[in-house]
Amino acid sequence: VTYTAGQLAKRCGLSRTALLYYESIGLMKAAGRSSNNYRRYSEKDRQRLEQICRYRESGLSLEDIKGMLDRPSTDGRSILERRLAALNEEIRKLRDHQRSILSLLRNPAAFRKAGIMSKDAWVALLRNCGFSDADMSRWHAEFERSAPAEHQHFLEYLCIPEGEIRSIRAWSRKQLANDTSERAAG
Amino acid sequence: VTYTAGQLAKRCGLSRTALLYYESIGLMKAAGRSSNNYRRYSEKDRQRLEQICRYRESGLSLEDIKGMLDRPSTDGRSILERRLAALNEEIRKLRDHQRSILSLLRNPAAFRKAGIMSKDAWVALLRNCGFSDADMSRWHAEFERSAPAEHQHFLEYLCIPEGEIRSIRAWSRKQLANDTSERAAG
DNA sequence: TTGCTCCTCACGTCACGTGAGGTGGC
DNA sequence: TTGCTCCTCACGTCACGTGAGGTGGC
Repeated sequence: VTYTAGQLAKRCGLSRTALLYYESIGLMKAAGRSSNNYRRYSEKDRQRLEQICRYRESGLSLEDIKGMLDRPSTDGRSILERRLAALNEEIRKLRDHQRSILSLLRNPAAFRKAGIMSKDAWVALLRNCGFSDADMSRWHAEFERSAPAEHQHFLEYLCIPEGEIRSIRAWSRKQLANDTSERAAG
Repeated sequence: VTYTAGQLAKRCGLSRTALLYYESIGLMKAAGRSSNNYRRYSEKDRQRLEQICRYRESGLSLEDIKGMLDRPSTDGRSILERRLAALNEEIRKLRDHQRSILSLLRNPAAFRKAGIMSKDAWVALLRNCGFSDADMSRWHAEFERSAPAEHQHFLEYLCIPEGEIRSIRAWSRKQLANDTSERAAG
């Protein structure tokens, strides 16, 4: 079985122009041409394109994908991990943008509209479930102890400003120390 | 007081080329030129540029910013709210990319490296704090009742697949119904 | 003279989308 | 003939960054 450019693109869920663009940068190449100069893609070409699409779903650059497919020596794992870290950074920036917009709007109704969890809403939620202040402080301390980076991440998720995050985390670490010394004393 | 292009750019924390680019698209205009053809920016120009920078921190397009500054009739609030919604969509896409990478890596160690909170890590954290299964289910039910959109958001934050999120939320709603009828019966 | 800033084009970026202008098979 | 796909350029996108080539004041 062979495919024309349009057929293959459709099967893999991308546009014909995207496929031609991949050819222009040397990422895809049709197995051959038919007599009327139409590109003819083979089954092997289709498999390569599907692999490309899988990588694209991770938001990898076409340059990186080219490297992973054409040079078996490249360390795919480290490329993926770098991309993962970059994604975290991008998400952090977008959250900063959200925070900035919210401060421009200064409108509590905007929170609901955006589907963003605010600190106050979060605390109210826990309180409604019957969690006491002591429960919450224990929870912060445990979070900080077992997964400090994720604790930071979570506080950012709640759109809490940098300075307040720092003081919350410092306070959490102190709680933990108190807890430990009390246990030792008791 | 007046500024040259370089001086004004530095004061506002952007590059000279960025400032010149703003001029090329009609967003900024120097108050005048000095005898040697250098741009001369006034205090008013500086205020406008600072306003531009404030909007830029929200990730608004220069086109939108131009509209907000030059046409007082434009509804700034709705532009900001649209941007807020778009940011949520972008973040969702980036999270999809992360999920895709994680499935490629299939490596639990990658979670820690990336600073991502996984479902399992989250549950373990709560359990370490002494929260029981009953506490957690009550919490899900309450979350779903009081803020369904934010509940969805939070589950996405934990990088849980779409299908599982749906079933968790459906289950949460059922819990709530049971709770209510039990109270009515008791 | 060396270093600094300033000026004006013009081209590159990334992953395509969108014509323009033309061909080929049903 | 109408509609469809295919072909090959070439230009546009967004917010700049990076030279190239030249000027002006200390």
